Amino acid sequence: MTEKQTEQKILDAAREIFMRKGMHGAKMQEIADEAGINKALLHYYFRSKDKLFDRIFQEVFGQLFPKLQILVDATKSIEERVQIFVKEYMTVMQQNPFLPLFILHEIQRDPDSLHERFTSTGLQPEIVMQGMSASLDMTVDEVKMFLVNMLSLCIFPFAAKPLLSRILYAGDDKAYDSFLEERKLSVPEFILNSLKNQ
Amino acid sequence: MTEKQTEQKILDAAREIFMRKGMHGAKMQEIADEAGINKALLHYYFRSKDKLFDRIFQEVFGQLFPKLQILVDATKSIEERVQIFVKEYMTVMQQNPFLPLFILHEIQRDPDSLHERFTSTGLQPEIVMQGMSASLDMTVDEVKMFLVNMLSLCIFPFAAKPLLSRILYAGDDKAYDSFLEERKLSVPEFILNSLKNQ
DNA sequence: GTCTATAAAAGGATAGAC
DNA sequence: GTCTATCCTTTTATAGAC
Repeated sequence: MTEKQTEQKILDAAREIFMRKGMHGAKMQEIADEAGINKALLHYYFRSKDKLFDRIFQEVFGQLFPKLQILVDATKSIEERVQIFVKEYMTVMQQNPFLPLFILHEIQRDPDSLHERFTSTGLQPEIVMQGMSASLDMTVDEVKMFLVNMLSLCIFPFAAKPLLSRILYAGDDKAYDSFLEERKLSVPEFILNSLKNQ
Repeated sequence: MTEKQTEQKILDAAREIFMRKGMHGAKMQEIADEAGINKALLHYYFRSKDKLFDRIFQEVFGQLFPKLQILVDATKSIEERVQIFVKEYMTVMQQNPFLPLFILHEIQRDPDSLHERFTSTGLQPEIVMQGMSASLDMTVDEVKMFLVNMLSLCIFPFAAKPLLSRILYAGDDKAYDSFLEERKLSVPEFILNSLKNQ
């Protein structure tokens, strides 16, 4: 009867370990330990490491990609949309420090799996791009440059945290966290400013 | 007498495989195959996977970090320095598509090893930061924001290539490569523009 | 220096008892 | 549903012949 409990414990543990170490770096034993159970039970619930990993990746990816919809919401001004998007995106990553690198690394490891991921979110990249073009009043090329700039500025500082906190703050993670918090405001300014002056 | 030849073949193969798959994803067998030798010889030259990996990582990291020096070169204008830095940085990554994610992932896997990496390049992060502050005529805080913005805009589009080429160009890698080429010019504009209008 | 063969260890997966 | 014990494969590492 503790079915849901155990399944949830496994999923929590797997998310933690997979995100930290990636598919290959993570070991079933470690996930079992983290969940407070043994390896056999992992297989009982999820048959194989591959299947367990798939489940986690899908969950994690689905949490981030759909946020692009914020940028299509025509009821808000462009300024507002950018501010909200940046803030929400960065907040998710503050709460899941390993998320960005996990996604990037695993997509590189197995790019072919991406297609199913997209369809499982119910969002088509092409449609989202067109929606942004129309609602931001930009050409499609401008949208692409704009989008990549914004994602770069939001995501990279988290992906590179272990490196940058060392370079910029001599390894003081707390100081680097403040720096990131500050960026929630400065990044939208930076982006919107560049839209005006081009 | 083929000593140097073989060692070099191993290093080339190891760089290739490690960069593509990371420490855990790479297998000694695969590296041996790529080098056209057998596993035993790998161990003869480098004793263990760990030691071989260390050697590669040090090499690769040492190739990128010192480029920050470009930004300290006071004989050039700020505009020039940014243009040169962005172009050189992005060119290195065009030639080594797996480089950015490799470095970010492995630093996260073992952040403690970073200290030796820095010292082995002979560059101290603190000194570089101060040099930039003086020669760019910014406060240290401004330098940090500026530097992270620039690195984000240069590196992330490469790290996320498999994802972004799918979102932006329906998986057409050639089209995405053109997009990246275009950014060698647009990124410096973007950055310099924001410095003026703040 | 380079190879074949093999040891030794780790890790994923299953059988079977409870 | 959960555990212990065990199997099987993969992978790292070494021994020893050439």
